[in-house]
Amino acid sequence: MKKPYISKNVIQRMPRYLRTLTELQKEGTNRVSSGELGARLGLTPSQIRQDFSCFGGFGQQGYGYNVKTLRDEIAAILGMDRGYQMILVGTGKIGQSLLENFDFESCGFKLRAAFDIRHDLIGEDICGVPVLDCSEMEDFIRNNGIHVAVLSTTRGGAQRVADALIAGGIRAIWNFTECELSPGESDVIIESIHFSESLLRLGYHLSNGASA
Amino acid sequence: MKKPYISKNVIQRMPRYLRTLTELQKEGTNRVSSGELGARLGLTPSQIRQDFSCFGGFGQQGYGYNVKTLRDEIAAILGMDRGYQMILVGTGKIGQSLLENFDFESCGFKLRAAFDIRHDLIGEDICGVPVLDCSEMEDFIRNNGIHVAVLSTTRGGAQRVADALIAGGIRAIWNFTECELSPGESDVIIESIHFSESLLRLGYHLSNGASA
DNA sequence: TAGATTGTTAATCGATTAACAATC
DNA sequence: TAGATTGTTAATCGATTAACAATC
Repeated sequence: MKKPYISKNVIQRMPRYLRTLTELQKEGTNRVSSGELGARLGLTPSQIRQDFSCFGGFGQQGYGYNVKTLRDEIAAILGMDRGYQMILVGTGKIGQSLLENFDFESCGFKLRAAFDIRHDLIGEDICGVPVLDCSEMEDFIRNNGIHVAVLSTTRGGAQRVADALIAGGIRAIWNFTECELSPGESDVIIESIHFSESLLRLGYHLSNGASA
Repeated sequence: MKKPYISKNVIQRMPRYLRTLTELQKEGTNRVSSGELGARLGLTPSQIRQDFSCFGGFGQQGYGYNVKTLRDEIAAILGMDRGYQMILVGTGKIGQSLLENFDFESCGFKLRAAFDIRHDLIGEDICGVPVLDCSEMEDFIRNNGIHVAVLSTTRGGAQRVADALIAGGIRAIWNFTECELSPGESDVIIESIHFSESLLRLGYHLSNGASA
């Protein structure tokens, strides 16, 4: 009911606001102004007020923003309070790294199971997450109301796995493969982390920077 | 000599152009128009021509673009032909995953060594890359003309390691830690991959999407 | 109350799209 | 030549910044 279209740039900034507010909260700060927040993030106070007003505005004139309230509002906008259920597909190095190091909980996601085709891993637990056989994947999604799949398989069958996830009724894919996944006819949400694009941008800045 | 300021959005799109052109090349296509390229990438032909004209324009009227020529030009813009030298710091799961799966070569980077503090790994080779002791890091950067460091340590000492890298004279850091690194007084280039920001964006789309 | 700071409207700036002459 | 498609200029659109009345 609150969507008069939010621009990509605003959405891009929301997680950064969240991070900063979480920091402020840890530091014990109760109150923050758009000016202070802007200084921390390298943004103008105007932009910050504009961004927040997209969602209705969370501040108080003459005072600023209550750190906790603002953080909670942004967390809600990002869906962190919805308890989204996740699975992870592909327990290679990158998958294991996520299982061991990434704090899904603090993003509000619940990782329920991992899937692989390698029989030596199936049946094991990695950091409390059971590794199951890929053949059970579609049923697991359906039976457990899974919303999101982390796709961390090797390049090879990425689209094929994605198709199976979509067939199982997944609503979003967090894609760590270098493949450009296609949603096909579905309206699945695909959020990709493309390592090579990031590295090539770095290369651009290195080649064309101030001292280049 | 070719920098009348290129916008962030254009730089963001360059690696995607490269990827598509590489695909076209593999498919054996010699020629492509801005219209065809646009259709593949979901961009308007106008935008593509504008983007390329930032760098001088690489096409030919009535014909379009030669796939190989265009790809090579973009590769050069992204610095892929410069043979940038790299090290990787932190050979945990994410570091190992990069060593084993990421194709540094195809991005034009040369990975020379990895560093860790864990003595059981030091002296080993991972995929042909020697693992050295962190204490040798600064000297190694200086003695081998290293341009870029992949930072894949655990959260804890990330900024401290970054400071050491900067002290050693590194020119760019590819940051995989969740930390917001500070360049301090240096003009080091920092390109970060923040997993949680990506996942939270996914959460936003899931909570506010069409069917939400 | 006086001071501070919001939310919002208006102004500016930049990026995308459209149009078209140039030309292969 | 006629058709196609570029590079570029102009028009539009959207995002950021500035300004300010509202108000805590």
